[in-house]
Amino acid sequence: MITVAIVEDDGDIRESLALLINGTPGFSCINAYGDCETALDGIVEDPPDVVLMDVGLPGMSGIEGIRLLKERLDEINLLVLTVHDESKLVFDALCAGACGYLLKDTPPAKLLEAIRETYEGGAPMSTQIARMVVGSFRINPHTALTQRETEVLEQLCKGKSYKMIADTLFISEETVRRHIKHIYRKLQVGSKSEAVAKALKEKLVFAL
Amino acid sequence: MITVAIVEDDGDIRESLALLINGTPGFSCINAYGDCETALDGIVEDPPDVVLMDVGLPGMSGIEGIRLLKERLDEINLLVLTVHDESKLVFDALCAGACGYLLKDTPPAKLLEAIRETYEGGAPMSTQIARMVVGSFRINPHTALTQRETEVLEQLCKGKSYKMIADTLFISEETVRRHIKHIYRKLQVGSKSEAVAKALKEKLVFAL
DNA sequence: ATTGCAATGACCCATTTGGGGGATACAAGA
DNA sequence: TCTTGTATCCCCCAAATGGGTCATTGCAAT
Repeated sequence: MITVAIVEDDGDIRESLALLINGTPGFSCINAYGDCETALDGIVEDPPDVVLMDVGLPGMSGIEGIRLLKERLDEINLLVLTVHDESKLVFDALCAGACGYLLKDTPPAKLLEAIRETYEGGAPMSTQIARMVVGSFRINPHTALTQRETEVLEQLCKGKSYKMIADTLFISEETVRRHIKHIYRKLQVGSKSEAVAKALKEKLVFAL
Repeated sequence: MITVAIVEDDGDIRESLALLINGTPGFSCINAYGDCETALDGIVEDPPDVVLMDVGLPGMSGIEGIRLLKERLDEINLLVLTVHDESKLVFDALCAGACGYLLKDTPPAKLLEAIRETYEGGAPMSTQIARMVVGSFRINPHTALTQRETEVLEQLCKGKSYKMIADTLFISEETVRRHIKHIYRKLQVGSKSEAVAKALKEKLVFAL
Protein backbone atom coordinates (compact mmCIF):
# COMPACT_ATOMS: atom_id res chain seq x y z
CA MET A 1 0.00 0.00 0.00
CA ILE A 2 1.48 3.33 -1.12
CA THR A 3 0.35 6.27 1.01
CA VAL A 4 -0.09 9.66 -0.62
CA ALA A 5 -0.67 13.22 0.60
CA ILE A 6 -2.04 15.95 -1.63
CA VAL A 7 -1.24 19.66 -1.50
CA GLU A 8 -3.56 21.52 -3.84
CA ASP A 9 -5.53 24.70 -3.35
CA ASP A 10 -8.37 23.92 -5.76
CA GLY A 11 -10.95 21.93 -3.77
CA ASP A 12 -12.41 20.16 -6.80
CA ILE A 13 -9.09 18.96 -8.08
CA ARG A 14 -8.09 17.95 -4.58
CA GLU A 15 -11.27 15.90 -4.30
CA SER A 16 -10.86 14.16 -7.64
CA LEU A 17 -7.25 13.29 -6.94
CA ALA A 18 -8.15 11.84 -3.57
CA LEU A 19 -10.96 9.85 -5.14
CA LEU A 20 -8.70 8.54 -7.88
CA ILE A 21 -6.02 7.49 -5.43
CA ASN A 22 -8.35 5.96 -2.87
CA GLY A 23 -10.27 4.24 -5.63
CA THR A 24 -7.21 2.40 -6.84
CA PRO A 25 -6.07 -0.78 -5.09
CA GLY A 26 -2.62 -0.39 -3.61
CA PHE A 27 -2.93 3.37 -3.16
CA SER A 28 -4.24 5.36 -0.26
CA CYS A 29 -4.59 9.10 0.12
CA ILE A 30 -3.98 9.70 3.80
CA ASN A 31 -4.23 13.50 3.76
CA ALA A 32 -5.12 16.43 1.55
CA TYR A 33 -4.14 20.02 2.25
CA GLY A 34 -5.28 23.29 0.74
CA ASP A 35 -2.14 25.29 1.42
CA CYS A 36 1.54 24.86 2.13
CA GLU A 37 1.52 26.11 5.69
CA THR A 38 -0.83 23.47 7.08
CA ALA A 39 0.60 20.85 4.71
CA LEU A 40 4.07 21.34 6.13
CA ASP A 41 3.05 20.54 9.69
CA GLY A 42 0.71 17.78 8.68
CA ILE A 43 3.21 16.01 6.46
CA VAL A 44 6.00 16.24 8.98
CA GLU A 45 3.59 14.89 11.61
CA ASP A 46 2.37 12.02 9.49
CA PRO A 47 4.62 11.47 6.45
CA PRO A 48 3.18 9.71 3.41
CA ASP A 49 5.24 7.70 0.95
CA VAL A 50 4.67 10.28 -1.74
CA VAL A 51 3.58 13.93 -1.66
CA LEU A 52 1.70 15.24 -4.67
CA MET A 53 2.05 19.00 -4.75
CA ASP A 54 0.79 21.89 -6.79
CA VAL A 55 3.19 24.83 -7.13
CA GLY A 56 0.77 27.58 -8.06
CA LEU A 57 -0.47 28.01 -4.52
CA PRO A 58 -1.70 31.15 -2.81
CA GLY A 59 0.35 32.31 0.15
CA MET A 60 3.68 30.60 0.44
CA SER A 61 5.15 29.73 -2.93
CA GLY A 62 5.13 26.04 -3.71
CA ILE A 63 8.86 26.19 -4.35
CA GLU A 64 9.52 27.55 -0.90
CA GLY A 65 7.18 24.89 0.46
CA ILE A 66 9.21 22.16 -1.20
CA ARG A 67 12.42 23.59 0.19
CA LEU A 68 11.08 23.78 3.72
CA LEU A 69 9.54 20.35 3.58
CA LYS A 70 12.74 18.72 2.32
CA GLU A 71 14.64 20.60 5.00
CA ARG A 72 12.58 18.94 7.70
CA LEU A 73 12.04 15.61 6.02
CA ASP A 74 14.99 15.02 3.77
CA GLU A 75 13.84 11.60 2.62
CA ILE A 76 10.34 12.56 1.54
CA ASN A 77 9.39 11.82 -2.07
CA LEU A 78 7.75 14.85 -3.56
CA LEU A 79 6.09 14.97 -6.95
CA VAL A 80 5.06 18.28 -8.48
CA LEU A 81 1.74 18.29 -10.30
CA THR A 82 0.92 21.56 -12.00
CA VAL A 83 -0.26 23.32 -15.13
CA HIS A 84 2.89 25.43 -15.26
CA ASP A 85 5.62 24.41 -17.67
CA GLU A 86 7.90 27.47 -17.57
CA SER A 87 11.49 26.35 -17.33
CA LYS A 88 12.28 28.59 -14.36
CA LEU A 89 9.56 26.97 -12.30
CA VAL A 90 10.59 23.48 -13.32
CA PHE A 91 14.23 23.96 -12.43
CA ASP A 92 13.43 25.84 -9.25
CA ALA A 93 11.24 22.95 -8.14
CA LEU A 94 13.95 20.39 -8.87
CA CYS A 95 16.59 22.55 -7.15
CA ALA A 96 14.31 22.78 -4.13
CA GLY A 97 14.16 19.01 -3.94
CA ALA A 98 11.20 17.77 -5.98
CA CYS A 99 11.92 14.32 -7.36
CA GLY A 100 9.52 14.49 -10.28
CA TYR A 101 7.43 16.94 -12.25
CA LEU A 102 4.10 16.21 -13.91
CA LEU A 103 1.81 18.48 -15.88
CA LYS A 104 -1.89 18.42 -15.13
CA ASP A 105 -2.77 16.96 -18.51
CA THR A 106 -1.29 13.69 -17.28
CA PRO A 107 -3.95 10.98 -17.63
CA PRO A 108 -5.00 9.24 -14.41
CA ALA A 109 -3.32 5.95 -15.28
CA LYS A 110 -0.02 7.73 -15.93
CA LEU A 111 -0.37 9.67 -12.72
CA LEU A 112 -0.79 6.52 -10.67
CA GLU A 113 2.14 4.93 -12.49
CA ALA A 114 4.23 8.01 -11.70
CA ILE A 115 3.35 7.79 -8.02
CA ARG A 116 4.39 4.16 -7.98
CA GLU A 117 7.57 4.96 -9.86
CA THR A 118 8.41 7.67 -7.36
CA TYR A 119 7.79 5.26 -4.50
CA GLU A 120 10.17 2.82 -6.15
CA GLY A 121 12.96 5.35 -6.45
CA GLY A 122 12.33 6.82 -9.87
CA ALA A 123 11.87 10.40 -11.01
CA PRO A 124 8.89 10.62 -13.33
CA MET A 125 8.46 13.65 -15.56
CA SER A 126 6.04 14.60 -18.28
CA THR A 127 7.73 14.11 -21.65
CA GLN A 128 8.20 17.78 -22.40
CA ILE A 129 9.61 18.37 -18.93
CA ALA A 130 12.03 15.49 -19.36
CA ARG A 131 13.22 17.00 -22.63
CA MET A 132 13.76 20.37 -20.96
CA VAL A 133 15.70 18.76 -18.15
CA VAL A 134 17.88 16.65 -20.39
CA GLY A 135 18.36 19.54 -22.80
CA SER A 136 19.72 21.66 -19.98
CA PHE A 137 22.83 19.51 -19.90
CA ARG A 138 23.70 20.00 -23.53
CA ILE A 139 27.04 21.67 -24.21
CA ASN A 140 26.86 24.63 -26.58
CA PRO A 141 28.85 23.50 -29.61
CA HIS A 142 28.88 26.86 -31.39
CA THR A 143 31.71 28.57 -29.62
CA ALA A 144 33.70 31.42 -31.04
CA LEU A 145 36.58 30.24 -28.88
CA THR A 146 39.58 28.37 -30.22
CA GLN A 147 40.65 25.01 -28.87
CA ARG A 148 43.30 26.50 -26.65
CA GLU A 149 41.03 29.24 -25.40
CA THR A 150 38.45 26.65 -24.46
CA GLU A 151 41.09 24.75 -22.48
CA VAL A 152 41.98 27.93 -20.63
CA LEU A 153 38.33 28.66 -19.97
CA GLU A 154 37.91 25.17 -18.53
CA GLN A 155 40.75 25.87 -16.13
CA LEU A 156 39.17 29.17 -15.17
CA CYS A 157 35.96 27.29 -14.42
CA LYS A 158 37.89 25.14 -11.99
CA GLY A 159 38.90 28.28 -10.13
CA LYS A 160 42.56 28.27 -11.16
CA SER A 161 44.78 31.36 -11.06
CA TYR A 162 46.87 32.55 -14.00
CA LYS A 163 49.92 30.89 -12.51
CA MET A 164 48.20 27.57 -11.94
CA ILE A 165 46.81 27.54 -15.45
CA ALA A 166 50.25 28.30 -16.82
CA ASP A 167 51.68 25.33 -14.93
CA THR A 168 48.86 23.03 -15.98
CA LEU A 169 49.05 23.86 -19.67
CA PHE A 170 52.84 24.18 -19.73
CA ILE A 171 52.87 27.71 -21.05
CA SER A 172 54.00 31.00 -19.58
CA GLU A 173 51.75 33.10 -17.43
CA GLU A 174 51.95 35.78 -20.12
CA THR A 175 50.41 33.47 -22.66
CA VAL A 176 47.64 32.64 -20.25
CA ARG A 177 46.99 36.36 -19.93
CA ARG A 178 46.82 36.69 -23.67
CA HIS A 179 44.35 33.82 -24.07
CA ILE A 180 42.21 35.20 -21.30
CA LYS A 181 42.15 38.63 -22.94
CA HIS A 182 40.84 37.01 -26.09
CA ILE A 183 38.28 35.04 -24.13
CA TYR A 184 37.05 38.22 -22.44
CA ARG A 185 36.65 39.94 -25.80
CA LYS A 186 34.75 37.06 -27.34
CA LEU A 187 32.50 36.50 -24.35
CA GLN A 188 32.09 40.21 -23.75
CA VAL A 189 33.11 40.02 -20.14
CA GLY A 190 35.78 41.65 -18.03
CA SER A 191 36.72 39.37 -15.17
CA LYS A 192 37.38 35.76 -14.31
CA SER A 193 34.25 35.25 -12.31
CA GLU A 194 32.12 36.85 -15.00
CA ALA A 195 33.70 34.59 -17.60
CA VAL A 196 33.08 31.54 -15.43
CA ALA A 197 29.49 32.59 -14.86
CA LYS A 198 28.89 33.02 -18.56
CA ALA A 199 30.70 29.83 -19.50
CA LEU A 200 28.59 27.80 -17.14
CA LYS A 201 25.32 29.55 -17.93
CA GLU A 202 25.80 29.05 -21.65
CA LYS A 203 27.39 25.63 -21.27
CA LEU A 204 30.58 26.49 -23.11
CA VAL A 205 32.71 23.93 -21.31
CA PHE A 206 32.50 20.38 -20.09
CA ALA A 207 31.83 19.56 -16.46
CA LEU A 208 32.91 22.04 -13.82
CA MET B 1 6.68 4.21 -39.18
CA ILE B 2 9.57 5.14 -36.86
CA THR B 3 12.98 4.43 -38.39
CA VAL B 4 15.81 3.38 -36.10
CA ALA B 5 19.58 2.93 -36.45
CA ILE B 6 21.62 0.86 -34.03
CA VAL B 7 25.23 1.45 -32.95
CA GLU B 8 26.42 -1.53 -30.93
CA ASP B 9 29.64 -3.48 -31.09
CA ASP B 10 28.27 -6.81 -29.83
CA GLY B 11 26.94 -8.64 -32.88
CA ASP B 12 24.44 -10.74 -30.94
CA ILE B 13 22.88 -7.80 -29.17
CA ARG B 14 22.83 -5.87 -32.44
CA GLU B 15 20.98 -8.73 -34.06
CA SER B 16 18.41 -9.10 -31.32
CA LEU B 17 17.71 -5.39 -31.22
CA ALA B 18 17.23 -5.27 -34.98
CA LEU B 19 14.95 -8.28 -34.79
CA LEU B 20 12.91 -6.75 -32.00
CA ILE B 21 12.51 -3.46 -33.82
CA ASN B 22 11.76 -4.94 -37.22
CA GLY B 23 9.41 -7.43 -35.65
CA THR B 24 7.26 -4.69 -34.18
CA PRO B 25 4.64 -2.95 -36.32
CA GLY B 26 5.37 0.75 -36.67
CA PHE B 27 9.12 0.35 -36.16
CA SER B 28 11.83 -0.25 -38.70
CA CYS B 29 15.55 -0.71 -38.15
CA ILE B 30 17.10 0.80 -41.24
CA ASN B 31 20.75 0.34 -40.27
CA ALA B 32 22.99 -1.28 -37.68
CA TYR B 33 26.63 -0.38 -37.13
CA GLY B 34 29.40 -2.09 -35.17
CA ASP B 35 31.46 1.00 -34.43
CA CYS B 36 31.19 4.78 -34.19
CA GLU B 37 33.35 5.62 -37.18
CA THR B 38 31.21 3.88 -39.79
CA ALA B 39 28.04 4.79 -37.91
CA LEU B 40 28.85 8.49 -38.15
CA ASP B 41 29.05 8.50 -41.93
CA GLY B 42 26.15 6.13 -42.35
CA ILE B 43 23.80 8.05 -40.07
CA VAL B 44 24.67 11.41 -41.60
CA GLU B 45 24.12 9.88 -45.03
CA ASP B 46 20.80 8.30 -44.14
CA PRO B 47 19.40 9.69 -40.87
CA PRO B 48 16.92 7.58 -38.93
CA ASP B 49 14.27 9.04 -36.62
CA VAL B 50 16.05 7.64 -33.60
CA VAL B 51 19.59 6.39 -33.02
CA LEU B 52 20.07 3.71 -30.40
CA MET B 53 23.68 3.80 -29.23
CA ASP B 54 25.92 1.86 -26.92
CA VAL B 55 28.62 3.90 -25.20
CA GLY B 56 31.04 1.14 -24.28
CA LEU B 57 32.42 0.86 -27.79
CA PRO B 58 35.94 -0.07 -28.89
CA GLY B 59 37.83 2.64 -30.76
CA MET B 60 36.20 6.02 -30.58
CA SER B 61 34.46 6.61 -27.29
CA GLY B 62 30.71 6.62 -27.50
CA ILE B 63 30.61 10.02 -25.86
CA GLU B 64 32.86 11.50 -28.52
CA GLY B 65 30.70 9.76 -31.10
CA ILE B 66 27.59 11.44 -29.74
CA ARG B 67 29.30 14.80 -29.78
CA LEU B 68 30.45 14.45 -33.37
CA LEU B 69 27.12 13.14 -34.55
CA LYS B 70 25.18 15.98 -32.94
CA GLU B 71 27.68 18.41 -34.41
CA ARG B 72 26.84 17.24 -37.90
CA LEU B 73 23.17 16.48 -37.37
CA ASP B 74 21.95 18.75 -34.65
CA GLU B 75 18.36 17.53 -34.79
CA ILE B 76 19.05 13.83 -34.49
CA ASN B 77 17.38 12.00 -31.60
CA LEU B 78 19.91 9.85 -29.86
CA LEU B 79 19.14 7.34 -27.17
CA VAL B 80 21.93 5.74 -25.16
CA LEU B 81 21.49 2.06 -24.38
CA THR B 82 24.19 0.62 -22.17
CA VAL B 83 25.05 -1.45 -19.11
CA HIS B 84 27.00 1.44 -17.58
CA ASP B 85 25.31 3.48 -14.88
CA GLU B 86 28.26 5.51 -13.54
CA SER B 87 27.21 9.09 -13.11
CA LYS B 88 30.15 10.51 -15.02
CA LEU B 89 29.20 8.54 -18.11
CA VAL B 90 25.53 9.46 -17.81
CA PHE B 91 26.19 13.18 -17.52
CA ASP B 92 28.89 13.15 -20.17
CA ALA B 93 26.43 11.51 -22.56
CA LEU B 94 23.74 14.07 -21.83
CA CYS B 95 26.23 16.95 -22.14
CA ALA B 96 27.32 15.54 -25.48
CA GLY B 97 23.74 15.66 -26.70
CA ALA B 98 22.02 12.35 -25.95
CA CYS B 99 18.33 12.88 -25.37
CA GLY B 100 17.73 9.78 -23.30
CA TYR B 101 19.59 7.10 -21.38
CA LEU B 102 18.48 3.50 -20.94
CA LEU B 103 20.16 0.65 -19.14
CA LYS B 104 20.37 -2.71 -20.83
CA ASP B 105 18.08 -4.35 -18.33
CA THR B 106 15.22 -2.42 -19.93
CA PRO B 107 12.56 -4.91 -21.04
CA PRO B 108 11.77 -4.96 -24.78
CA ALA B 109 8.35 -3.36 -24.39
CA LYS B 110 9.82 -0.48 -22.41
CA LEU B 111 12.57 -0.08 -24.97
CA LEU B 112 10.08 0.25 -27.81
CA GLU B 113 8.03 2.67 -25.75
CA ALA B 114 11.16 4.71 -25.11
CA ILE B 115 11.97 4.85 -28.81
CA ARG B 116 8.47 6.08 -29.52
CA GLU B 117 8.68 8.60 -26.71
CA THR B 118 11.96 9.90 -28.08
CA TYR B 119 10.42 10.22 -31.52
CA GLU B 120 7.59 12.21 -30.00
CA GLY B 121 9.92 14.66 -28.31
CA GLY B 122 10.42 13.06 -24.92
CA ALA B 123 13.56 12.10 -23.05
CA PRO B 124 13.17 8.60 -21.64
CA MET B 125 15.48 7.42 -18.91
CA SER B 126 15.70 4.29 -16.79
CA THR B 127 14.29 5.06 -13.36
CA GLN B 128 17.62 5.09 -11.55
CA ILE B 129 19.11 7.34 -14.23
CA ALA B 130 16.17 9.73 -13.94
CA ARG B 131 16.73 9.92 -10.20
CA MET B 132 20.41 10.68 -10.70
CA VAL B 133 19.60 13.38 -13.21
CA VAL B 134 16.92 15.00 -11.09
CA GLY B 135 19.05 14.65 -7.98
CA SER B 136 21.84 16.59 -9.67
CA PHE B 137 19.71 19.72 -9.47
CA ARG B 138 19.19 19.56 -5.75
CA ILE B 139 20.57 22.47 -3.79
CA ASN B 140 22.79 21.50 -0.89
CA PRO B 141 20.85 22.66 2.18
CA HIS B 142 23.63 22.03 4.71
CA THR B 143 25.64 25.16 4.25
CA ALA B 144 27.95 26.60 6.85
CA LEU B 145 27.26 30.00 5.30
CA THR B 146 24.98 32.59 6.87
CA GLN B 147 22.05 34.08 5.03
CA ARG B 148 23.96 37.18 4.04
CA GLU B 149 27.02 35.24 3.00
CA THR B 150 24.88 33.10 0.76
CA GLU B 151 23.46 36.21 -0.87
CA VAL B 152 26.96 37.49 -1.51
CA LEU B 153 28.01 34.14 -2.90
CA GLU B 154 25.06 34.23 -5.28
CA GLN B 155 26.21 37.59 -6.55
CA LEU B 156 29.73 36.24 -6.99
CA CYS B 157 28.27 33.40 -9.05
CA LYS B 158 26.76 35.98 -11.35
CA GLY B 159 30.22 37.37 -11.98
CA LYS B 160 29.77 40.61 -10.05
CA SER B 161 32.66 42.68 -8.72
CA TYR B 162 32.95 43.88 -5.13
CA LYS B 163 31.60 47.26 -6.10
CA MET B 164 28.63 45.85 -7.97
CA ILE B 165 27.75 43.55 -5.11
CA ALA B 166 27.96 46.46 -2.70
CA ASP B 167 25.52 48.43 -4.85
CA THR B 168 23.16 45.51 -5.25
CA LEU B 169 22.99 44.65 -1.56
CA PHE B 170 23.11 48.29 -0.39
CA ILE B 171 26.17 47.82 1.79
CA SER B 172 29.67 49.22 1.59
CA GLU B 173 32.36 47.59 -0.46
CA GLU B 174 34.25 46.96 2.75
CA THR B 175 31.43 44.86 4.10
CA VAL B 176 31.35 42.87 0.90
CA ARG B 177 35.05 42.20 1.39
CA ARG B 178 34.34 41.05 4.91
CA HIS B 179 31.61 38.63 3.86
CA ILE B 180 33.78 37.29 1.09
CA LYS B 181 36.64 36.70 3.51
CA HIS B 182 34.31 34.59 5.65
CA ILE B 183 33.05 32.73 2.61
CA TYR B 184 36.61 31.93 1.59
CA ARG B 185 37.40 30.56 5.04
CA LYS B 186 34.31 28.41 5.19
CA LEU B 187 34.65 27.08 1.67
CA GLN B 188 38.40 26.74 1.99
CA VAL B 189 39.13 28.72 -1.12
CA GLY B 190 41.13 31.82 -1.92
CA SER B 191 39.65 33.56 -4.92
CA LYS B 192 36.37 34.54 -6.50
CA SER B 193 36.55 32.07 -9.34
CA GLU B 194 37.47 29.25 -6.99
CA ALA B 195 34.54 30.14 -4.76
CA VAL B 196 32.21 30.22 -7.75
CA ALA B 197 33.52 26.88 -8.97
CA LYS B 198 32.96 25.30 -5.57
CA ALA B 199 29.57 26.89 -5.08
CA LEU B 200 28.31 25.56 -8.37
CA LYS B 201 29.92 22.14 -8.03
CA GLU B 202 28.42 21.63 -4.59
CA LYS B 203 25.15 23.39 -5.40
CA LEU B 204 25.41 25.93 -2.62
CA VAL B 205 23.35 28.56 -4.41
CA PHE B 206 20.25 28.86 -6.53
CA ALA B 207 20.46 29.19 -10.27
CA LEU B 208 23.42 30.98 -11.76
C1' DA C 1 24.49 39.90 32.48
C1' DT C 2 27.46 37.81 29.48
C1' DT C 3 28.86 35.39 25.73
C1' DG C 4 28.73 34.51 20.93
C1' DC C 5 27.46 35.33 16.26
C1' DA C 6 25.79 38.02 12.33
C1' DA C 7 26.18 42.13 9.97
C1' DT C 8 28.16 46.37 9.30
C1' DG C 9 32.34 49.51 8.29
C1' DA C 10 37.42 50.92 8.13
C1' DC C 11 42.71 50.87 7.10
C1' DC C 12 47.03 48.85 5.26
C1' DC C 13 49.65 46.29 1.97
C1' DA C 14 51.18 42.70 -1.19
C1' DT C 15 49.60 40.09 -5.00
C1' DT C 16 46.60 39.19 -8.85
C1' DT C 17 44.23 40.67 -12.41
C1' DG C 18 42.72 43.46 -16.61
C1' DG C 19 43.83 46.36 -20.52
C1' DG C 20 47.17 48.66 -23.45
C1' DG C 21 51.07 48.19 -26.20
C1' DG C 22 54.59 44.93 -29.37
C1' DA C 23 56.87 40.69 -31.22
C1' DT C 24 57.88 35.93 -33.26
C1' DA C 25 56.60 31.48 -35.40
C1' DC C 26 53.75 28.54 -37.94
C1' DA C 27 49.93 26.86 -40.69
C1' DA C 28 46.04 27.57 -43.55
C1' DG C 29 44.06 30.01 -47.13
C1' DA C 30 42.97 34.05 -50.49
C1' DT D 1 52.75 35.69 -52.18
C1' DC D 2 50.49 37.92 -48.72
C1' DT D 3 47.09 37.91 -45.34
C1' DT D 4 44.78 35.87 -41.53
C1' DG D 5 44.41 33.29 -37.40
C1' DT D 6 46.45 30.71 -33.63
C1' DA D 7 49.73 30.15 -30.18
C1' DT D 8 53.53 31.70 -27.96
C1' DC D 9 56.15 35.35 -25.09
C1' DC D 10 57.50 40.25 -22.94
C1' DC D 11 56.73 45.03 -20.66
C1' DC D 12 54.00 48.61 -18.29
C1' DC D 13 50.54 50.26 -15.18
C1' DA D 14 46.22 51.05 -12.92
C1' DA D 15 42.52 48.79 -10.73
C1' DA D 16 40.68 44.87 -8.34
C1' DT D 17 41.38 41.46 -5.20
C1' DG D 18 42.96 38.76 -0.95
C1' DG D 19 44.60 38.79 3.80
C1' DG D 20 45.63 40.88 8.11
C1' DT D 21 43.80 43.52 12.20
C1' DC D 22 40.39 46.43 14.63
C1' DA D 23 35.71 48.23 15.93
C1' DT D 24 30.43 48.90 16.60
C1' DT D 25 25.73 47.36 16.66
C1' DG D 26 21.95 44.22 17.51
C1' DC D 27 20.08 39.84 18.53
C1' DA D 28 19.73 35.32 20.53
C1' DA D 29 21.04 31.93 23.56
C1' DT D 30 23.17 30.78 27.99
